[in-house]
Amino acid sequence: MYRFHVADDHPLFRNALLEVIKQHYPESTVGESMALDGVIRDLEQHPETDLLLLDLHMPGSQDLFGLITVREQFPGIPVAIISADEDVSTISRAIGHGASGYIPKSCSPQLIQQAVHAILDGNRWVPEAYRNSLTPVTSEEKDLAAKIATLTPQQYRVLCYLREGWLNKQIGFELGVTEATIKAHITAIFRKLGASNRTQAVIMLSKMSLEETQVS
Amino acid sequence: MYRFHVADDHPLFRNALLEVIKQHYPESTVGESMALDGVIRDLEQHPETDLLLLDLHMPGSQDLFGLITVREQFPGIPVAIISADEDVSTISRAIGHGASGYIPKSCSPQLIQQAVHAILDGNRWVPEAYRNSLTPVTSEEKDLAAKIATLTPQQYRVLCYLREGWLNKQIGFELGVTEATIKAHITAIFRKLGASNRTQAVIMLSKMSLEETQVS
DNA sequence: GTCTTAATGAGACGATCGTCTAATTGCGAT
DNA sequence: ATCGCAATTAGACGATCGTCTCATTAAGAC
Repeated sequence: MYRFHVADDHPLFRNALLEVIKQHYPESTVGESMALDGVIRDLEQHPETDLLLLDLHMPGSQDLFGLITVREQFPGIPVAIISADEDVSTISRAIGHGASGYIPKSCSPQLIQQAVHAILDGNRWVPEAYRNSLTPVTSEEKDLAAKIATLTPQQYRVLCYLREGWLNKQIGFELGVTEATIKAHITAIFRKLGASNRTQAVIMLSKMSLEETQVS
Repeated sequence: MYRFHVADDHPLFRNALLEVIKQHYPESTVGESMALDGVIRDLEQHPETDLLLLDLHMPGSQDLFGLITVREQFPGIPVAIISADEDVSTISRAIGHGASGYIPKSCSPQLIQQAVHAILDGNRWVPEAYRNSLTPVTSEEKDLAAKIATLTPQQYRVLCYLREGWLNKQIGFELGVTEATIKAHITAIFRKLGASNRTQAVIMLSKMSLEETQVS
């Protein structure tokens, strides 16, 4: 009756998640993927998906970037973040960026099932221990997230390589297009983000990473 | 009888620290500064300094970079980190990079005095609550710290602006030298860090920031 | 006094960057 | 069918980058 999508680049854990789902929702259908591109493609073909279980760290989706783009393109599909990270700040920010739940990988199958059930019911779910300690995300961060959300899929892909310090020529080769195309995307990205060169873009984005928010 | 140096760009807090010291060590002498350059200059003139109280965040010394350079240039002088940050990871890493103590700004004057006394006695001091939960710093981080430690003072200064996304021309203007000189420094910095361009250097250094260490 | 190193700077060189103009293709929406 | 938009590419242009060679100055070490 339900449709799920499980996105995790760790096969072992992905299968474990599938087990939990199949056991409690035997008639459900489940899409799988191990990179963000696959998630997007599957959700486009199945907009009726009831829940996306998304790993925080997978190809094309470091930190909160994957969550942000998915939420932008499919605002109607609930997203439960799956991650080994368990600190308050990461959980708070995932929720702050629109996740319907946050399930640490350390959770028992029973607990995972409870979480999935709660989210399918339209509730939000985070581990008991964090329920009263979530903090709101900063306005600069929301701002940056909004800018990232305006990027087109291909621009987002280029941005990922940019963040890794790749040259335009290398990115073009990797994506199978010419350097001229990458340049065009890069110019568009800088305009949207408000950066004047790649170094500043990288610096902006590094503040979006899952680091402790600094207090002077 | 003792000599201290207090480095904090917040005048109010710097004075409060001075008060504590003057009260408990009336005959001591104390140097002050509000930027890393001042610290270096003062310590060069007073190598007999018994304790440096160093704020984590001040001009020319974001994150752990100031601690690293001071420890490299003056390995004999104990350093107590003063900071508003209170998470385990930051404290662990400060200690891991050679700090003799970590004093949160939330500490009472009494506690600060205790910490100072303990460190002057040759002990290490961190708040009670963290005493059993410190974690070692990663080897990559030690590696990077070692590379940063080989930078000359001027190269380090250039690196600070590099990290902010400045152009060579701008850095030269700021430091009062020509762009050619900055280029020379930049080339030397890249060689020492093992980076092939400024973007990669920034990426390397952003991993040195005080963020949560990611677990996949 | 010699040697080393940090710091400075010029000039030249090729690579890379970022912008601009202009054009083509294809897809989805009105 | 037309409009807008994403994606693609080329060509040209000036700015910036990073390296290299060469040279000078000043400070510290032995």
